[in-house]
Parts: sequence; structure tokens; C-alpha cells
Amino acid sequence: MSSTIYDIAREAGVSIATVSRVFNNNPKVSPATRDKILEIASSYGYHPRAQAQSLARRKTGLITAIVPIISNYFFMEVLAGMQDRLAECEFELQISNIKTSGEVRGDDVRQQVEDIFKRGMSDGYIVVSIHFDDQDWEYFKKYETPITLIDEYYEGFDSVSVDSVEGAYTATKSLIDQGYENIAMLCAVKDSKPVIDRSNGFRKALEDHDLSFNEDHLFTGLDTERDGHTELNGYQAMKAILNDSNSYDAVFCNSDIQALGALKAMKDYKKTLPIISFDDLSFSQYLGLSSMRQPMYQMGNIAIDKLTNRINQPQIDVTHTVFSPELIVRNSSFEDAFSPDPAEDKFSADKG
Amino acid sequence: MSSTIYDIAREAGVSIATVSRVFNNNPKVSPATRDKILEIASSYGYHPRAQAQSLARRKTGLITAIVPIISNYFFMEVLAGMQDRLAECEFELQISNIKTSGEVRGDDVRQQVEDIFKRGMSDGYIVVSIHFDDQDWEYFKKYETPITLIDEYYEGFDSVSVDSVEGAYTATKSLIDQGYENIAMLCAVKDSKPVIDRSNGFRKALEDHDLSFNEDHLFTGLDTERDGHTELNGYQAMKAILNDSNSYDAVFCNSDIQALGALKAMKDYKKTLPIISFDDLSFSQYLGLSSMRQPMYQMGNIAIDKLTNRINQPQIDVTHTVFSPELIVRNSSFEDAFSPDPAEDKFSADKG
DNA sequence: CTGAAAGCGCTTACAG
DNA sequence: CTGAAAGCGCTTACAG
Repeated sequence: MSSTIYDIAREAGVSIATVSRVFNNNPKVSPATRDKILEIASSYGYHPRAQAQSLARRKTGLITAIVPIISNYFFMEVLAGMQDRLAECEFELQISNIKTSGEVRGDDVRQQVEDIFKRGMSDGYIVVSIHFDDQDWEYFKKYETPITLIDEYYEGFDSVSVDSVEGAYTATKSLIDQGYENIAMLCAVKDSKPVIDRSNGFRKALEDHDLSFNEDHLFTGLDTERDGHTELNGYQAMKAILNDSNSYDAVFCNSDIQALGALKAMKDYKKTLPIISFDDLSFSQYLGLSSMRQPMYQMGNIAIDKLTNRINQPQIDVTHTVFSPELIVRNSSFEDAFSPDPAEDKFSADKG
Repeated sequence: MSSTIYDIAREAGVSIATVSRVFNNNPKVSPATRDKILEIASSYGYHPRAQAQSLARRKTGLITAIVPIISNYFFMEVLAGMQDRLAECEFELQISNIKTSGEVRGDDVRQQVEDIFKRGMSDGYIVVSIHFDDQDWEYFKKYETPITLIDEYYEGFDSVSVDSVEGAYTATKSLIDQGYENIAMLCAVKDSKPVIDRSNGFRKALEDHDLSFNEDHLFTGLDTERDGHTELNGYQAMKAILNDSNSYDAVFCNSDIQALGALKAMKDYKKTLPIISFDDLSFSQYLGLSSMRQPMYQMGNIAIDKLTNRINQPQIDVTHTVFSPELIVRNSSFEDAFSPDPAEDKFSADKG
């Protein structure tokens, strides 16, 4: 096994306390001994063992992000936002993935999350895109550990999220304002949290504009992988929309990743409907896909800020940040969705 | 602070050794005391602290994946492969991101990786898409810790990778076989490892078929984010290819993410060139993009297998798995790239 | 089946 | 500026 603080202390002819001080940047060590210790440590490849430090310090210097395996594109962009903020502070990020779909039941999900809290591996936790009812969140209070929620809301924990209902409303209203009256919604698995919110916003927009709504307006594909947030599901659902006897004239789509499949279905079946999607993933710009932008990067930033604040001051008031998603209009909003953009030079300059 | 093993032991009227045995599933505990302890533990929300266990056991039960921040789509799919394998064994995954581009120098990258090894937080490490010369890898041997390389080759460590040179050769040869004679390569940052390999394969294919090659055949965009593996870089590079006086008749593209930008550039400028890309990300199927498939999921599987084997048996021989990427032909291989596919029902059944 | 005790590798007042 | 010692929360032979 590799060397310990005792080996270094012995070799340097000092106590382990002094070695420890050097690695903790304690200024009260004479430069001479410091240099000597550093040199010896380096030759042994010695560095204080992380777990031993955690135990002695009673803090781990770790933040854990708890993320469903199914969250990929959304999480990737959130992750970037977390990383850039983390680079400026003393915490390291660890990511724990949990299963939330497939044969997994809700209780199971709660158990997985609880196990992570129990192990007490981190100083704080960021829980991303995991949805429980208030009672379950309340239950986790007993761990008395800092928790920040992303893409979820519970009054008892700091949170940062996007108003999905409003976003869906905005997207749908935009299509209505363009003159469409028979709009379908391309959903994922219908009892998943984002779909519930977004279909509620969709419904409300229709009703507010005296357009009838019923369950038939809601389409989804057979593929239930990742709760239906897949290209394949979007392809299947779009195919159903195009072939539906109730010929729709526009589509609000639950997610960009599904929209990708939907666009392909439109191509394959040679019918184009205006479509507005939800997420605004980085590649959507390159597909000419209109979408409701979620400020994912920024959400990652904010979550780290909230969590580190709470770790440092456990008693401060809980705060909630709720973004209103912004509509980014691109070609897919229109019937000529597949005609090329005018070849401006915007892409040479615009890194968005 | 939350409760410790002492609290539970006191409450149950037993020694801490017995409590410990219960949580370690030691069969030599009477059912009665076991039940009692479990009940008390549950009411306290008690669970052995991970760091304390690691210290006492002299192993952490953790595997760390070391990943450049810039690796996203590729890593996401590798990650899925790791997770599914990990679910079957006793290790947990932790992910450490390091900076490899921007103002970061090679020494810096080495230092970041070394710091992770030094902290000794995990029982083994999977290093993904990080490239050093043999000397640097050899240097890491001194940590005597299990290491598996993904997307990199060094004889001293277990590894799983794809033959990029061969893949580029295959892609280029395919275009040549289709009759194209003036082929451009759409590169990312030219001194990055994948680009070096792929441009070598590209060059070799041209030369083997008596087509001239020079540096002018290599294009890249101005955007150097993620070493140029961005949609924007692909857009910029494709624009340059289309406008080049040496009018090219086909393109081999360094990565799918860049191809996305390239496809948009072709649309915007209303010129279509056959294009074959590299990666075969999950969405490429929906873009009709031909690509050299890297078996990313499988690479994740294999890396976990190799690493856990080595953790359990440190002395076994080093093994290397090198995949030959497979050409997946789709519409983009042809000049009519943007015509829709025949609308087969394949997408209803094919989850690939 | 259970307990006393040593040990894992550190940090951090406290005393000097 | 430095050391002796207690403590962090566990596990695991060893002895019974």
C-alpha cells in the first residue's frame, strides 16, 4: 500500500501534526521544514487520503448530484453550469445515477435516493429532475443535510426550476396566434411530471382561446424508454399525428429529443406541420427547431450557489428560483420548415 | 449531527461490534438482536458513514471515471454502458471532470489527473478520452492503483478503444469507391488526438487510391470550444469547404456533432455534398447521417469488467480491446442527402 | 452469538 | 514554530 502521513513524518524527522499542517497550508510552519516535507512527500507520491481527511474534519468537501439515468441532454447542460461554478470553490462534484423508469416503482426511487443521503458521503446534494410528493420530500428533512432541487419544486428545500405549465402555454399560444386552430401535442409517457405540466399548459392555452381540448389531442409513441423522451418515441407519435383522421395543423412537442424524431417522420411522410418544442438543446439551433428555452446552464450555476450557501449557513431562508422559458422562434414554427435559412453569417459569430 | 454506531449500540444494549455486524450482513447475529438493531437504526435514520467504512476496510467501494469536461455525447453513451454493468456489482461510480482545453496546458492536465490518483478516493479509475504520451502513463504506475483506459492506448494499462485510423480509412475509401475523387476532411482542432488519427486514416486512403493529399484538404472552423467538436465548428468548416475554389465532391467529417453543423451549412448554402461522419451518436439515425459507429455503450461495459477484474486480481495480465468502427450507411452518403427516406415502418420496431 | 480492543489515516485544539 | 494526544466513525481478528 502507499505511504501514510507517518512514513513522511518519520522520514522528515517531524511529527505527523507538522506534516498535516503543511498539507493544510497552515502558515505556522517554517519554510525549511515545509520544503523538506514537500520534497519527501513528492518523492513518495504522498497525499493525504481523502476519506481519512473527511472523517477527521467531519466534512467531505464533496457535493453529490443525484440524477436519473434517463436524464441525459438536459442534465449535460446543467452539469456544465455546475462545473463552471464548482471550479471557483472548494467542493468537488460527484454524480450518483439512479434508476427511475422501467420496472422501478416510486418507492424504489425514494429508497435509492434515501440510501444516498444515509451514506452521508457528501456535504450537500443537488437532486435533478426527480419528482416526489411533498410528503416524501418532507421525510428527507430528517437527514438534516443541505439539499437543492433542480427541475422540481418543494417549499422546504432550495430549488431552481422552469415553469413548464407557462412554457407550454406560451408555445401553444404562439401557434394559435399564428392562426392554427387544430393543434396536437406530442407527449412522452403521460404520467411523467414534465408531461403532466406541459399538457396542462397546452390545455389551458387551447381553452383560453375557445379551442376545444380533449385527450385525443395528446399523442405519444410506443417507446417508453427514458419515459418516452427519445427520438423514436417522437417519430412514432408524429407518425400517428400525421395519419390521424382529425387532421391537425400544428404541433406542440414535449421535448427537443422527441422533436428530432418528429422532424424525421415529417420528412419521411412528406408532410410538414409547424412545430414548437421544449428545451432548446444546443443542437436545436442547427435543426431550425423552434423551442421553449430552459436556461439549463444557468440553472446549474444557481443550484451550486444555493447549495454552497446553505452548507456554509444552514439556517438561512429557503429560496426558490423559477424561470419562465423563452420562446426561440426558428424555421420549424412555419409550414415551410425545411426550406433553408437565409445563409447569413450569423453562425460565424454567434456561439449561442 | 446525525447518529453514530455508538448511539445505536447504546440504545440496543449491545456493543458497536454487533451493530457493525448487522450492517455487514454477518450471519452470526441472532435474529432477535438483528431485528432490534435494524428497528432502532431505522428510527434514527442511521446508516454506517461511507468514509468511516472506507477507512476501516481499507477499500472504498468506489470507481472514479476521469473525464474531460469537453467530452459530452461520446461520454454519455459510454456512461450508460458503465452504469448498466455497475448495477450488477458492488461498486459505485463517481465522475471527476477535468479541464483539457482552453488555457490549460498538457502539464496541467497531467497534474489534475495525478491529483485525483493521489487523493486515493477510489479503488480504481477509468480514464476516458484523455491522451498522454507513454512516459506520462508510465509515471502513473507508481500509484499502484487499478486503471483502465477508454479511447486511448497504452500498453501498461488495460484499455478499450476504437481504431480511429482504420475508421477514417474505411469512411474515406467508401467515398472513393462511390466514385468521388476530390474529398475534403472536416476536422476539429488539428493537434487533438482523434483528429490526428482520423486525418492519418483519411490521408492513407487517398494515397492508397492514387489520389493526391495535402494539408489543404483539411478544414476546420474558428470555434475551438471542446477542441472544435461543436456544431458551430462544423458549420464554419463546411462553409469553407463549399466556398473553396478547389471544388470538393465529398466530405469525411471528424465527428457527428460537427456534421450537424455541416448539414445545416449545406442547407443554408443550398449545396449538398455526400458526407460520412464519425461516432454514430444516437440521434444520427434521425438525421440520415452516415457515420462510423463506435460501440460506445459496449466500451463502457468492457471498461467496467476490466477494471473490476483488476481490482479483484491485481496481478492478471493487461488486456487491450480495439474495435474496428463499422460504417453505417444512410442518406448523407449520397448527393440526394436531403430527400426523405422511404417511409418504412422500421422506426416502429427498430429501437437502435 | 457477542464484546473488548486495536487500528484505519487523518485533523486540531492545547500546551509549550 | 512544533509535538503529544484525543478523536473522527467505523471494521475485524481474537477471545470467549
